[in-house]
Amino acid sequence: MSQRPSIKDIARIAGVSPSTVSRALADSPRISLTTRERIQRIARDLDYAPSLAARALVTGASPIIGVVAPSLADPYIAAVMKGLEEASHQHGYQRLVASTQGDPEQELAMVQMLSGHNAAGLIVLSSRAAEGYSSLLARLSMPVIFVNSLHVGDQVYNVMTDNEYGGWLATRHLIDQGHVRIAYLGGPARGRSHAARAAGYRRALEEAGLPFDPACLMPGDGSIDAGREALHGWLHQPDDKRPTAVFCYNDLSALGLLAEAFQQGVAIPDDLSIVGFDNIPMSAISIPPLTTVEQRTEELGRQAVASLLAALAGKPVTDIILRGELVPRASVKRMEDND
Amino acid sequence: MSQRPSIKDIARIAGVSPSTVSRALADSPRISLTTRERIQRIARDLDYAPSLAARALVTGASPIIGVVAPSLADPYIAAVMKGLEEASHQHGYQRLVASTQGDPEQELAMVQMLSGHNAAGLIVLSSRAAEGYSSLLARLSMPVIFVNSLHVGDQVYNVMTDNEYGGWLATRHLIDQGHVRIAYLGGPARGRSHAARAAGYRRALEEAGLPFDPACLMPGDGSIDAGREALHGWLHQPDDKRPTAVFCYNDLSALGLLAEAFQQGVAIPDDLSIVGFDNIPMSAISIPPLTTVEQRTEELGRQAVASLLAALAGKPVTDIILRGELVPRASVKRMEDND
DNA sequence: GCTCAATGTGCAAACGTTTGCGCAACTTCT
DNA sequence: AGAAGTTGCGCAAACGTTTGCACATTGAGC
Repeated sequence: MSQRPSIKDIARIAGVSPSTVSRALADSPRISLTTRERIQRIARDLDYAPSLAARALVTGASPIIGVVAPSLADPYIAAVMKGLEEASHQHGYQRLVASTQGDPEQELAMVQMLSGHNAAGLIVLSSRAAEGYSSLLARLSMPVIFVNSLHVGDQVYNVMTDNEYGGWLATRHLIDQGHVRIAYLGGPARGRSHAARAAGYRRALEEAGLPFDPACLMPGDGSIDAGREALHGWLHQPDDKRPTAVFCYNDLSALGLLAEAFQQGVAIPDDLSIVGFDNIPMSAISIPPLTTVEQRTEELGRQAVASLLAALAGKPVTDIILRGELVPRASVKRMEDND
Repeated sequence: MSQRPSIKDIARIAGVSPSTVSRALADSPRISLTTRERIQRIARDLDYAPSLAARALVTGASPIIGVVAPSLADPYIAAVMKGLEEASHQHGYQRLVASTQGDPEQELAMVQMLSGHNAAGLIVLSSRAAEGYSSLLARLSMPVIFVNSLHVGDQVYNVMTDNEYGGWLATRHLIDQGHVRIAYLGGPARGRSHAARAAGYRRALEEAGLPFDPACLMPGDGSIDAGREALHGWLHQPDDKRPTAVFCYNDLSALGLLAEAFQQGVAIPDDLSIVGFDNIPMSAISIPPLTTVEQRTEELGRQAVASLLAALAGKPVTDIILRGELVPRASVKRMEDND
């Protein structure tokens, strides 16, 4: 009994053919109730678990959603995963999760391998690989949902946060509070989200008739450390040029900036106002609590699954763009001395 | 061309038999170099990706490590995942990750389904299901590694943090700093880690000849909110009974406690000293930075893979217990007024 | 020229399922 | 009693691989 029991073992014990067992376990009405129950009973007794590999082979599909993410250690990804998890589990799908360490080549390889598992469909988070994708995707005979990237093609759909709007919202909020010199602390250089948030930032400035100064663009990568370094960059600017507020690519770097400010004796928000992006749990309990733009991350995950399921069912699927709200907290100061 | 190319398609094009193709792609020396290269070229041109389902079926095993975790949204799990990811990828294994929402029944179901995929082995994080497991495990013909749980059986191994030691370390540190009335803010009620940390806490008290007062045991579940609530519990205690320090089950709840303390005007560490557990990235940037017991989470993940691989290779495997160090930061005050 | 070994390739079985079709046995109707 | 339908089940093929074995070709050694 070291081997896992197969459908044949059950058949032998029950004195029927393997096909009957298969049908009985699938609750086919073509098998009499008595035989069905007898077979199911035996299966339970044997702790029978079907070979999903064999099933996938013959049916040509398996109830697996392939998920490709740059990393699993990122709280933002984790939140999306949570939504993915719930929604997919609810519909009887499992997830095969592969992480790519942000390497575009690995991303392609993982997509290949997931297709080798006869996955029903793919969900790709924050794709980094743009080149060579479309030709690969075209050959994939399964729907692919990109979350917070933007790809086009047959059977390719997108679910994303409206990052441009979010960037606009954050900046607009700072402007409303009377700030005129506003910096943007950036994210991963090649990331689309970063570019979009920066674009929203610039649009808000423009609409308010505020000048855009490249010196107000601080480099970053979305990490805590990037936030810490950004503070030093800020400190090194001449007093009269120093922004009174900074919009950060994400909460993580905003929190880093916050922490370093405290250590360096910079008062938040009195000396510097901060707005983050994502609304991760931690941002609610920082000191002071962080004003941020909510990103409906779990919803992103749920929607990705919904879109995938719709595509699988042959229903029309449209790209989905989610907008988050501004979450005002205490890291932004109202400037009274404004004209 | 809508169908994925199979080994037969390649065979037809190359004018050889499927078996030759199979061997050629596996770089078998039994196929001449010229044919081998020709076939591999065709395979590349066709974007051929082998059916892993078929391969799994015939070889009876697939390069998949099944991973079962209560959730993917938890930073602690995320960190373990990171170690898992690195190590498994390095050895050519993929991961099939299933999350159970902490539900023991789902945990059993997921283990069943992973075994249905012919996974090479299983890694189970923070198992919640104890009952009925052993009989299931016994039938599983694959090694299982439990991370931070404790199970025994054939082909069953453990990798864990020395939680008892960690709890002792944290409490001992507080005692060394002159605290005599020390509380413990607990974790998930049925969790083994919680029990072990609590045990370490009591041992440290005992060794120091300090009395143990059940009133110093605060209920919790490891969440941020549990930390917030704990502060109110602390505030409601009579002045002379109020602990001067609290050791928290994890950083998350410690940070919640910290945040609430700030809001309620309780000075940390002057009014209350705090020690956490885990050393998550955030604890380095809280205000004040959190003293905590490091948990070598990534190492936990790496070791789990290492143990699994060893078991698969038939090498002897012993349980692994990892000890973390105390990370002293600013959330603990030295009591000068001690006797 | 014959045997023998080495080299390169193909045949066919097997893995555990699912499923279209066929075939008995029994029931019901005429 | 025969035809027709219904019910319950088995046969066998198929899915895409891997792999033990056999086979054909070639070259070398005697």
